[in-house]
Amino acid sequence: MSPQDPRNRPDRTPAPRSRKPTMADVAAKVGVSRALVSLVFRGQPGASPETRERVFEAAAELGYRPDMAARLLARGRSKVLGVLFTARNPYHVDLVEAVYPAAEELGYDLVLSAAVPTRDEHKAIEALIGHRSEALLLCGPNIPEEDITEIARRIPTVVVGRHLRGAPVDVVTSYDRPGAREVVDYLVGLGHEDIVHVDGGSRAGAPERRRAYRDAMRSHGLADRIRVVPGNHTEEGGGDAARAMLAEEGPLPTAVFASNDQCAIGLLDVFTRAGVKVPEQVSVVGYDDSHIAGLSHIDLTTVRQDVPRLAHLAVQAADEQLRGVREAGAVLKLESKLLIRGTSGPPLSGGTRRPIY
Amino acid sequence: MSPQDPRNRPDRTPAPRSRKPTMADVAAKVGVSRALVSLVFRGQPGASPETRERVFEAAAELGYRPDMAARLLARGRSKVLGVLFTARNPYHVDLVEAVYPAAEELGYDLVLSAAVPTRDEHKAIEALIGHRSEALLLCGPNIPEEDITEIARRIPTVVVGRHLRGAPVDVVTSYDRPGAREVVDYLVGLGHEDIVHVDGGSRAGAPERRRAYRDAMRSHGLADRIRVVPGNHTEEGGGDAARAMLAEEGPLPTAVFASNDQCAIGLLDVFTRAGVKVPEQVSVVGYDDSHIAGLSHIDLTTVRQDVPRLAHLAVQAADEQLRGVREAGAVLKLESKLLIRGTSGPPLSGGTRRPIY
DNA sequence: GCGCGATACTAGCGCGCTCTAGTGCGGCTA
DNA sequence: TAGCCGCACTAGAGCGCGCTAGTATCGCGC
Repeated sequence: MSPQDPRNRPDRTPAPRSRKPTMADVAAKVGVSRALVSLVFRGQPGASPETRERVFEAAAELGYRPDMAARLLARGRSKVLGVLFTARNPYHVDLVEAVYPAAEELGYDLVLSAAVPTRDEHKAIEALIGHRSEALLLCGPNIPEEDITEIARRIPTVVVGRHLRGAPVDVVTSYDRPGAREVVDYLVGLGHEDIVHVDGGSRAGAPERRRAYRDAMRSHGLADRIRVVPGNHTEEGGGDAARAMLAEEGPLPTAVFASNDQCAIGLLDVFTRAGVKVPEQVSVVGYDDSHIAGLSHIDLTTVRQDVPRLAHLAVQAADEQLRGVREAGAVLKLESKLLIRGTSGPPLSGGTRRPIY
Repeated sequence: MSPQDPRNRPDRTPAPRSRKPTMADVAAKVGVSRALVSLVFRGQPGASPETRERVFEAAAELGYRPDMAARLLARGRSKVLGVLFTARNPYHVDLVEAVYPAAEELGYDLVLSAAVPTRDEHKAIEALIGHRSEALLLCGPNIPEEDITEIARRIPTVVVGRHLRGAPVDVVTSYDRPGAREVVDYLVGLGHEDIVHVDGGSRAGAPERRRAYRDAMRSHGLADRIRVVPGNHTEEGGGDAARAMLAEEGPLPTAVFASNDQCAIGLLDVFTRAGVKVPEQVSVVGYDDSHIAGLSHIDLTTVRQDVPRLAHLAVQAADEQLRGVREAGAVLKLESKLLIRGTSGPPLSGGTRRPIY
């Protein structure tokens, strides 16, 4: 936090509003010690059933809630996991949804911090650490690997959906190779040969998907058709890539495999606005199966990742690091599978020509 | 928090990982008192420039970060706003994005808590309070008004996007009447008369939109055409409503005005899957202009709310309550406006018949 | 020489909670 | 009666920090 942070203005004393009740208030009301109230609220043995009852009653009457900040401070463990995600990314939102139950199961509380355009990942991560997260779950972080290494040296870290070799973190992700392979197999099986990959630059998971696409193309004897158009993991990135393809000489590819769903949706957007028929003229395939991909107006063929299991493994990995049962560095990979929907189909026989528009 | 909460398991001592450095460590390293380090980190006067420099240096070397929990505890004010949102609702996500910069401007930190299917709003709110939020920003909360009243008596609360008369909260929302009115005016202007409203039940904002729809229809002399189909603010709700309409005897309405975008998207989904052409056979209009509404594959006609201003006003309202400059109870309303996109158009002359499918 | 006000710093309490190391007491056995 | 055990409960330290009320040192004017 910088010194000129407005949070540091020494303005104190908000509206009185009858100070929040504390454990001491409850204890006084019941006529016992604070420690006993603490016991009761933690569900630990050592209090008689009657006392327990009276404590809960008094607490309810006063509207008492345990104060997390104090609890975190006092307790060695905070049992809080910090989750970084990108608000705009629907796949991240799916992940967050799935992390809640997984965390609850292992007794962790969650603090969320969103990376948004006006607030980069570094800031978001600092906020998480500041709020006493014991461990970090980073959903597809885009900051450089060195930075992640730096962070992971301070706090146990689990990265979801991005491959990292060097950093001392656990990695939970899907196998990109079989996923991308399946996409290419499927498209080739439909008769496509001009299969372009719109990549995600250096975004989380993008390099692996790009590599997997290349490998798959090669293994189909389509090495000379390999073509990667730069993009990124946003609608804009996909849109730009689509515009770039439309602006080129020569026919459009018959199929485009995007690095994630948002990118694919950007492609769809620009293609359909330009009058290109999907899937008749161009098949579009995404990656992630975020919840909007399944909406019929989008109806995107994509690669589904097992989000609930991903979330579960991530929380578990964090727990294991925290319990010290092993060093960081585990790499957990899950199967993913192609989900065929409406944006893909066989190529037009006779090849496609870019429409005049 | 319930006593059997697994968080209460008394497992302590996570992996050692060289205890997080504290202010005392920094102070020791520099050879000054803790208090001085505190001063420096809060950017307060009272330390010489050289000392300041040395403190920051030592802190950087040690990887020291101020501990929020302790800071919150020690400081009278936490300057933390708790934000409740529904992870699945893209409009809420837009709001959260917009709240970050607004909060930062006034020096507030944000703690997010998502309501997800496995974790209801009560739980999410308790978590926010537990994490020492000074005030709550509730995005379209669905819990009963009494519960909100109860909460608002404990902690300053601002409700975004839902009208509440009785609760001691500030309300920030858009005028629903002119928005809905504009929708109906527009549809009537295109020649529609059979305009159905798929409502959001008792969801945030839904009753007002329903009422506004009714009023607008009446003022167009279409009182006898008023028809409200029950729905809710999810894709499923919209889908169910669409299925219900398709299953009925008689022609489909020529236009459907949904209570929010997600509901509208559910409608689109089911209609298009059933072969109903949008907008040729049915025009569909949503509400919110969440970011996915603008995607060309959805391209939904909808009512845009001024999200950045909404967010700004909400944070400001919370700040005012906290500073005690006024009692809770303010109602702030913003203009909203119709955004015409591709899912709406004139009705087919000669009326529509439901397709056989 | 003295008081005086800055400036640069420190001591130490308290925030609300958890947890260790107790105390007191009733009932049991020997 | 003494000795012991276990249950119900308490005292008090300490988590990392903010903040009030200081102290020490300097330069300055008179």
